[in-house]
Amino acid sequence: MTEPTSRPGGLIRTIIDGDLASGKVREVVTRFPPEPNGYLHIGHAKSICLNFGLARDYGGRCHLRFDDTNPGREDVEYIDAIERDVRWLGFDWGPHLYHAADYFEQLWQWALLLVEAGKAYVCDLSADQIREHRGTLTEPGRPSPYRTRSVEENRDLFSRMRAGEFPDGSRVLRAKIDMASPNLNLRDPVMYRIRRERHHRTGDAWCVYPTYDWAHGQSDAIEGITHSICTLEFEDHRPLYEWFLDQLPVPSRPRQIEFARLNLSFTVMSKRMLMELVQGGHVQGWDDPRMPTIAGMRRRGYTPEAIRDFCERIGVARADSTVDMALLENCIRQDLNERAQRVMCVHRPLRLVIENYADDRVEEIEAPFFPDDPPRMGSRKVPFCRELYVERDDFMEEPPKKFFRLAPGREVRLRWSYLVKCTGVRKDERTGEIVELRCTYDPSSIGPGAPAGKKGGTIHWVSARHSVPIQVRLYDRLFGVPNPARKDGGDFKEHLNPESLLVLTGARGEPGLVGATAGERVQFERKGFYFVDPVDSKPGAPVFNRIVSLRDSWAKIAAEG
RNA sequence: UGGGGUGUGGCCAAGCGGUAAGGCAGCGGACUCUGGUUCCGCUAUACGGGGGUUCGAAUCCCUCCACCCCAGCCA
Repeated sequence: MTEPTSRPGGLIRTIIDGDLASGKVREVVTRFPPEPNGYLHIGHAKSICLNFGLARDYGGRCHLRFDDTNPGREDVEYIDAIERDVRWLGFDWGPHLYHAADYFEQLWQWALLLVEAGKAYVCDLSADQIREHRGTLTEPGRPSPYRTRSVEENRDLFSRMRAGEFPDGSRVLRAKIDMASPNLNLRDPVMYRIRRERHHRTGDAWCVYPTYDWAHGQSDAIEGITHSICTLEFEDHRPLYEWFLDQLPVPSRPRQIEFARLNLSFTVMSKRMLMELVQGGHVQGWDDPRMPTIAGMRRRGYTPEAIRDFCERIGVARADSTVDMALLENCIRQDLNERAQRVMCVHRPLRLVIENYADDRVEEIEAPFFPDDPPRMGSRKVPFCRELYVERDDFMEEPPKKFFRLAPGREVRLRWSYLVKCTGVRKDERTGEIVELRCTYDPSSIGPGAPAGKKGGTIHWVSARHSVPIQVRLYDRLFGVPNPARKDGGDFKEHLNPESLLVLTGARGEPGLVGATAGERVQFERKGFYFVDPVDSKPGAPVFNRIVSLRDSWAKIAAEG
C-alpha cells in the first residue's frame, strides 16, 4: 500500500507513509493549483511531477485547480495554455478539474460564520493604514479601530460589501486573530477585498473576491485534498491555513507540506522576469525555444519524457538550491540518443572537390539511421559526387596537435563513404578566405573490408549538387551567467546571452531532409539534436531548432589551447 | 537585535544513533566510420563551526556562524 521512500519526494513520502500508517488518511489526494496569470515553466513541472507522481504511486488522485481569486490579473489564455502543458507533460486529472471560483459561495457562507462568531470583521482602513497598523518585523501591530465592531454591524456591512454598496478598496473583511503575533500573517489578515472586476468564470456575479490565504485551505478541504504541497515561502502561512480550518465545519482536514522550488542555472524562473522578457521583446513569446517555459521547451524540441526524468533526478527537498543546467541537457540527450535518427547536415559549408572522381558520376550511398542499433533497421541513400560540402570547422590550414580532421596533406573519412586526402586549398584572392578544398579519394576505402578510418577523424558531408538548403536555428542558453537573477539591484537582462539564437543562413542538408515533418526530432551527426519547428516549418521547407548540441570534447581541448 | 526555515564533495541529493547511496559535472582508459554513444576506473579534508551526551553522532542536546523567506487589499 505504501511505496518505498527512495523515489523523489522522499521527505514528503515519509510524511504520507506516516499518515497512512497512523490511519490519519486512507487515500492520497493532491492538487496542482496554478494561478492563471502566466505560463507554466520547468519549476512548475517539478511540482506537477511531484503532485501527480505521488497520486499515481499511492493509487490516489491529483486535481488540477485554478487558483483564480484575483480576476484582475488572470486570463483564459493562460488557462488554456496551462491545461495544454500539463497534458503534454503526460498527466491526466480525469474529471478533477476545479476552480477556486467554484467555491466562492461556500467561502462566503463560511466567512459569514466567522463574522457571526466574532472572528472576522469589516475594516474601513485604507491599504496604507492597514500596513501602518500591521507593525513591522520587530514591532507588534496595533488593532484597527474597526476591530471591535459588533457582530450585527459586521454582518450588515459584509452583506453590503457583496451587494456592491461600497467603492472598490474602501473596505475589507479581516480575520480577527492576533495583531501582536510575531508571524505577520496572523495579524488580522485580509479575507475579502472589493473589486469590480469581471471574472472569467463568475462574470459579474461578485464584486468581492477572497484572498489566497482565505481561499486556498478551504478549497483543499472541499476537494478532500489530503496533502497540500506548496513551496517554502508559504511556510509562514501554514499557521493561518490551519487557523481557518480550525474555525470552520470543513468536510476534511488537508495538511500543508512545503518543499523548495526549483532554480536552474543560466535562466530565470520568476513569472515577473519571464513576463518582462516576453513583453520587452527580448524573446519571441512565451513559447520562444529559449524560454524555460513548458511551451518554450516543447517548441525547442524537449520531450515530456526528458522533462519528467529531469524532475525525478533533481529530487525534492527543503533546502534552497540551484540545479545545474547541464543536468537538464543530459536528460534530453539521453532520451534523444535512444530515439533520434542520425542524418547529415553541414552548418557552415566549405566546398570540397574530389579531383580524381569522375565529374559525371553519382553514387547512392547507403547510410543507416541508427548506426549503433543494428536491430533497428532503417537507412536511406545519400548521393555522393565530385563536389561536396563539408563543415568549415572540420578543416584547418595549420592544425594544432590534437586536431585530427582535415588539413593540407591529411586524410579523413567521409562518413559512410570514402577516405579523402586534402591536396590543396583555394582562396579568395582579395580576402584570403578559404573558398574550396581540393582532394583525392581512395576508391578502395569504401564498402566491406575497406580499411578502417583509423588515420584521421570522420567528418560529415553533403553533396554540393544534391543537397538542399536547410533552415537551422541554433539555440543556446538564454543567459551568459549561472545566476542571472542577481539580487544586487542590477537588471537581470544585462546578462542575456547575445548568442542565445543564431540563425544559420547557408546550411545544407542531405536531400531527404526536405521531407522532414513538423514535430520530428533528428540528430545531425556530430552536431546535436534538432526539432522540426511546428510553427515555422512548411511542407518541403522544414525549420530545424537545435534542441541541444552533442557533447563536444574537441571544443574543450580547443578551448584549453 | 521578531518569527519561520535551511546548511552532506563543483551542482543536486539519500541518510532518521552503528561507523557517508546515487545522479550530473570533472579526470583517466577501453571501444567506436559521430572527438557522439557505450563500457571500465578515478578523484576529492562532503556531513557549516565549537562544545556535549553515548561504547558509538551527519543523525540527540547546547551554542555560534552563514544563507533563504515574511511587513500585497499577489499567489
